Amino acid sequence: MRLLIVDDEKLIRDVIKTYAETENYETVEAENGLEALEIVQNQKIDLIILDIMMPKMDGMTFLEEIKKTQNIPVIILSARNEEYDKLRGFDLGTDDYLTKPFSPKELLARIKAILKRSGKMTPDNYEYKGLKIDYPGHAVYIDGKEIKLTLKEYELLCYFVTNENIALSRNQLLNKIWGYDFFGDDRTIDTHVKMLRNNLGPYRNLITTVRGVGYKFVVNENE
Amino acid sequence: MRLLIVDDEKLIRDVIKTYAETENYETVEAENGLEALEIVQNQKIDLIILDIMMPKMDGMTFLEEIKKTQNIPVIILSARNEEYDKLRGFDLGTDDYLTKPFSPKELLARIKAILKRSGKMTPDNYEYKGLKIDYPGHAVYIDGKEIKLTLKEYELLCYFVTNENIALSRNQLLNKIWGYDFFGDDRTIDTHVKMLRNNLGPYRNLITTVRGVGYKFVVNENE
DNA sequence: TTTTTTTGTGAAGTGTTTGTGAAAAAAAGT
DNA sequence: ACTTTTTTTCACAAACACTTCACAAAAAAA
Repeated sequence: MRLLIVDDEKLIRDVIKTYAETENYETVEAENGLEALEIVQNQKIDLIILDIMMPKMDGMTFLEEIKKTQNIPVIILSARNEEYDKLRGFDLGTDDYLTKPFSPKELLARIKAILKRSGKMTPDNYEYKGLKIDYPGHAVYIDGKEIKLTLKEYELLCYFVTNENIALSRNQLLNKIWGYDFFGDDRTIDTHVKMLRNNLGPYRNLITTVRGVGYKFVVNENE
Repeated sequence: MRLLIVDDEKLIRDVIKTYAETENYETVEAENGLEALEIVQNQKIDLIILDIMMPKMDGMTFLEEIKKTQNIPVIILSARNEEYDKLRGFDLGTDDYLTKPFSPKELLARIKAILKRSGKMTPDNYEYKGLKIDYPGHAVYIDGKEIKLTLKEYELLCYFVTNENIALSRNQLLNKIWGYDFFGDDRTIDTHVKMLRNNLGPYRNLITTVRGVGYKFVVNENE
């Protein structure tokens, strides 16, 4: 769960970051709208905490840009005396706002609420037939018995599971799991898929290969 | 274990009651805040499941009343579109909330989690097999014999046992035990884990390493 | 069928992470 | 001030994970 914190004051960013980390959210920071825009376009961000008043590109402009292409929930921070006209056209359904000064606890409550509402709250485990993933424990079980996966295998499985029945290209997998700064070979994935399949034993065929594209985690919706 | 269910809709109370009873929780019901208040004052209640929107005395008012004198954990139920302002002042540490409609399974999971969490906040000792922690006494016993731990080792152990079966990253451990203002080396943890393991003797393998992440305190749930 | 492309896989090489003993630094006790 | 204990850092070995490569197998194209 990655939060993007956009505020020109480092102090505020730090406070938010600190509290967010107690809840195990990853955080990314940006000082202004331009910086934020670049981050949003290149990274997977689940929620944005946005100060309206900022230099370079202000929050509202940034917001308009973002909403054109993506649907990331936003929590808007604004000073108490700010013009509320500016808050016009901001989507109360997915977004929320908070006036400064705010209590960190309240912010956390909002974050939780929004993530839950947008269905992005990671449930703490996944289960399909005898395959079970315990996210907090970083553990995977097959028919009740734990199987040892390496980090990459685990991450791969998690990503597959959260994208059931969707064909994932090697590039996509590389970007999401290895990071956009990985410049290695595509085929590395094949090897990891091989290992993962081996470790999945009876469930190895849940991972199907999509020729010319990549792989797909297939589960039978009915029953 | 007694749960108080506060909701004006009998149907919802019944559903919750039914599910709660499958887990062998006793249940008490109240239709509104006033009724609930009386029950709380006269009976031992371990957890309250509270609908925010109710006639007579609404959930928030009731909550404020309760929190003045008692520290019973609360799970708050609220409709999806309710104003989040109302959630102000609700204690993220002990409480939780859920938006309607919710799955009974999820509610049960929350109940379990909260009871476990709050059950751990009060008791003054921890015990698993022959490993015992006496919190007030800052002492740890193995098979009845005290083992001497340094402060950091003790804190580390405490943090591990309050997070059983959860993989803890080095950063998390650093933040929680050393504090956010520690800018030293990650690997310091490794050394402390090493020493803690040594001191735990026969229980040294309760601390497993989660490669690429950190460490995990593993206990067998069953038995 | 033959050729080409793509994927599966074993194995080797490379790099990273962790365990550990010991030294250095810091804190506490005397 | 000196000793003792605790905490942190460091260095190196060992274990493990990751990547690459080469070739086999399979699928698609010609």
